[in-house]
Amino acid sequence: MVDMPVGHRSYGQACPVAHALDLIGERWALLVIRELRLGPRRYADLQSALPAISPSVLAQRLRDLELAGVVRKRTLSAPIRAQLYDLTPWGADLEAVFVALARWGNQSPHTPLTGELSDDTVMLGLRTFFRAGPAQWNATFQIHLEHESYHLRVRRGRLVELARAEPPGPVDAVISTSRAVLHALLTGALDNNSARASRQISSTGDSTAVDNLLATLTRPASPT
Amino acid sequence: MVDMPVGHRSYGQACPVAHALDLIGERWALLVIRELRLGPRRYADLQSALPAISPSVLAQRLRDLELAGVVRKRTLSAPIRAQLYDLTPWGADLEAVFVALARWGNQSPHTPLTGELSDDTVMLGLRTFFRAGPAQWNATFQIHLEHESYHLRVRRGRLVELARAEPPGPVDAVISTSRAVLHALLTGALDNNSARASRQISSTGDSTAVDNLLATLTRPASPT
DNA sequence: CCGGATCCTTATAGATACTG
DNA sequence: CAGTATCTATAAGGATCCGG
Repeated sequence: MVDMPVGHRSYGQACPVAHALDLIGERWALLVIRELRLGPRRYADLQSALPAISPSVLAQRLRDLELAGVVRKRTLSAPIRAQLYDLTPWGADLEAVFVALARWGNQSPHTPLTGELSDDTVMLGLRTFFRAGPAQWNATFQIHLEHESYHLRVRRGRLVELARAEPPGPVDAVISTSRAVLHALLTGALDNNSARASRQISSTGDSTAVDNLLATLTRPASPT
Repeated sequence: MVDMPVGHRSYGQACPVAHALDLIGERWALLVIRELRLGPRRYADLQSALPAISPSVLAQRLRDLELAGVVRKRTLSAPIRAQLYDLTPWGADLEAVFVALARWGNQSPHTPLTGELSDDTVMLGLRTFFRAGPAQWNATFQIHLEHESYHLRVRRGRLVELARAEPPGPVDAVISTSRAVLHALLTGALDNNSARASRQISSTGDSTAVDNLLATLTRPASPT
């Protein structure tokens, strides 16, 4: 096993769970990684997404996660010269852990959840709770929320991409709505027909594709 | 949302992942829960399974997890009068999180893992990496390792129960082996034919059932 | 500005001893 | 056996500062 950075506590067990927690179990670590699930971010982006983390802890976590091989730091070439953090392929494999944690957290008896709710959180809810559709369904979307825009790609009924980005090419439909409305759809507090009827969701492009997408989101239970 | 215990830090985000980490994200919490995955334990059992945890931290975690609704504390009636900790149904739902974490940890570039390796860890590896067999396969087993005995039940090709226990009734086969041998089988360092040939695994009862079980364990990759 | 480093204070974890 | 009490060592939280 590769040595841990000095000064790092390890659980000292030859158990894959303990090992995983040695790498990503410290306070804030998984939330930093979570911020990178929808695409690369800069240091300042992470700070504003996680206002309660202190700069020293954020810097420490990024260093540790980079050393662990979960996060990668890139410096964009001139004239941009910005530093970006993103997930390594192995870091992106934490997706299954996030899905399991989110589904479990959603079953919590301590609901409803309170606190900050960001555009990213709602979109990640969409990713976590997206249900596969018919195998012949292929579509691309752009979704605009208040502060961010996202690109979705559905292939064979499955959500194969969801990232913070302007679409690389033409999309089948562009959807504009608010964080609150999308959140209400995901939690089941609102159904897609009434949302569209009351013009809380607007779209341009292939409206059948939009209907299909909204249909996979409406749920019986109540995620967040 | 139900109030957190006073003095408890919360991430303060309305995100199911952040909420889950508020409840089970503190140091040692998931490892304490892990020790309960194979059945109830007493305080002293937990201490010896996690020798590096201090008594005050263990007591604190048990209190917090009980308050969170993940762990339950029971006092056995007279004349036993022992106190047992076990998982609530919702706590047991963390199974999916453990499986995801264990699979991720196993793909770590920092392997091979070093440190303590307990009977429980190896048996949990069996649970994590058990591959479903034919739907008509039903069987029960008892497995003896060095220090513990376990009860397994396979129904319709799936592992529906694996707990630290003497079997409640007759089993199809009783298997005796060592932690090291079972671990080697799971990691692929040893194959079941040579293990049985060299008598590192012995069994009584239905030997076809034993063959079927060992066949699901032998793997191409290398878990721990 | 952005990307941190530094300093100081507070909260938690770790170690050891001890008690109902 | 099942913890609590006490003390020390680290890590996190918060404010400020600094170099590119």
